[in-house]
Amino acid sequence: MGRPRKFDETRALTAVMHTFWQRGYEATSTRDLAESTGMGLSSLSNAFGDKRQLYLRALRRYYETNTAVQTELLRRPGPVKDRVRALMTQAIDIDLANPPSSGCLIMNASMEMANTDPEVAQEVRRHFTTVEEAVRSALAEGQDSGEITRDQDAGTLAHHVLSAYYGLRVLARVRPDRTALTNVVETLLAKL
Amino acid sequence: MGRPRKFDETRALTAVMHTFWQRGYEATSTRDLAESTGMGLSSLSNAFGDKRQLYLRALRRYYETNTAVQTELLRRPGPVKDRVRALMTQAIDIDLANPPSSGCLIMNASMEMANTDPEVAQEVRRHFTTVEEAVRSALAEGQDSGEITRDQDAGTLAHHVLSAYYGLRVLARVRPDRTALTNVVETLLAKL
DNA sequence: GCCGTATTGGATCGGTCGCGCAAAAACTCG
DNA sequence: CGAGTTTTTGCGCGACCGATCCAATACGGC
Repeated sequence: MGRPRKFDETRALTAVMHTFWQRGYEATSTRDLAESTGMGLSSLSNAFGDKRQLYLRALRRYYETNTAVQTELLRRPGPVKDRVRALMTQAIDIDLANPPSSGCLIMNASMEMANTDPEVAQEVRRHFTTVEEAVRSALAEGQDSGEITRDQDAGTLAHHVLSAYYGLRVLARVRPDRTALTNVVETLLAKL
Repeated sequence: MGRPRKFDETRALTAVMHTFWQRGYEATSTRDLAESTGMGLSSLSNAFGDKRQLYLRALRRYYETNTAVQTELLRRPGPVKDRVRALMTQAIDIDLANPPSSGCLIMNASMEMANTDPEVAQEVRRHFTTVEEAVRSALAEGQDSGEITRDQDAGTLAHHVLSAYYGLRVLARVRPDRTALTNVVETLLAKL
């Protein structure tokens, strides 16, 4: 009962996500969010709470979409190195898209908010942990099949791959040179 | 001539740098800057210009201090791997300091501002280019002396090291686990 | 000792911020 | 059709934002 909602909750949260993604938390006003969703200010706060709650919901929406894609790439069948390469290449494609994207929302959140907002920090950690576990699992599988070196255990190797992965995305923001970024990926894979 | 300044320009800019470093650009108000420098709002804008100019000055101050330390570590005498390790270890020490620091100001700037402010983007690129060249130069020296593999040329290898370096600093923000971070460093060095 | 000059502290400007209130609107159920 | 419930709409509140203005101040040069 009650007046029916005019908006789709998932679509609204997706719009909110993209706005926060593009501008960051502080630079986004509640009026920006109202405009990008097509909703009124009161409808937004009535449905989702205040600005900070909206941000947390946007992070969770990102988790359900983009983070899920990353882990899915790592679980596909086929050679493990191809999966890691797919993860890296997909990130390069996103970071070098036209018009230029704003990188990884979670990385942005970790820089802007994670050291001042414990709930954001926890949400950020959740993403990183999920990706880390997917990488570790894939590498362990590769070690079993002999594709991946056993010089280090899968956990250590996963940290190594993750640092290259996130470093790659930092570099992509600063110097969008696809050739150089691809070289980084191949250099990493050659040493696994 | 005129009334003498009560503040030291370098000290003021250092205070401004630390405030922006800790809170980011958008979350820092001009009144925050006035408080952290001990100056009045008028004195700040009279001496340095508006908030954005202050931010750019803070980035340049960071370049003269922190970035300079990084390149200096890479130019020291001794084994090249020890220099790279020193660079990485110093970053870990900073990122895991108590009270927890806010990582690398330039990385923060690249996430928050570099895609909307061309001047900030240029300043950010300047830092990255400087560090990259210092790493490349050190690795080339190591290749000459036989310390470093010649599987790839020094430029490609430098990108590889840089991605691990910045990825390390991303991970340090999210999971301040010194053992894991140190393992990443050693895993990288072992493959050079 | 007075004048020109640069800096200082304090007040204040118009604008925007996040958030909330009150009334109209649109549905379900009795 | 009317009562109850939820969302929408429009407006406005107090606070804070970045930036500027202005008078008071403190120096060097004459």
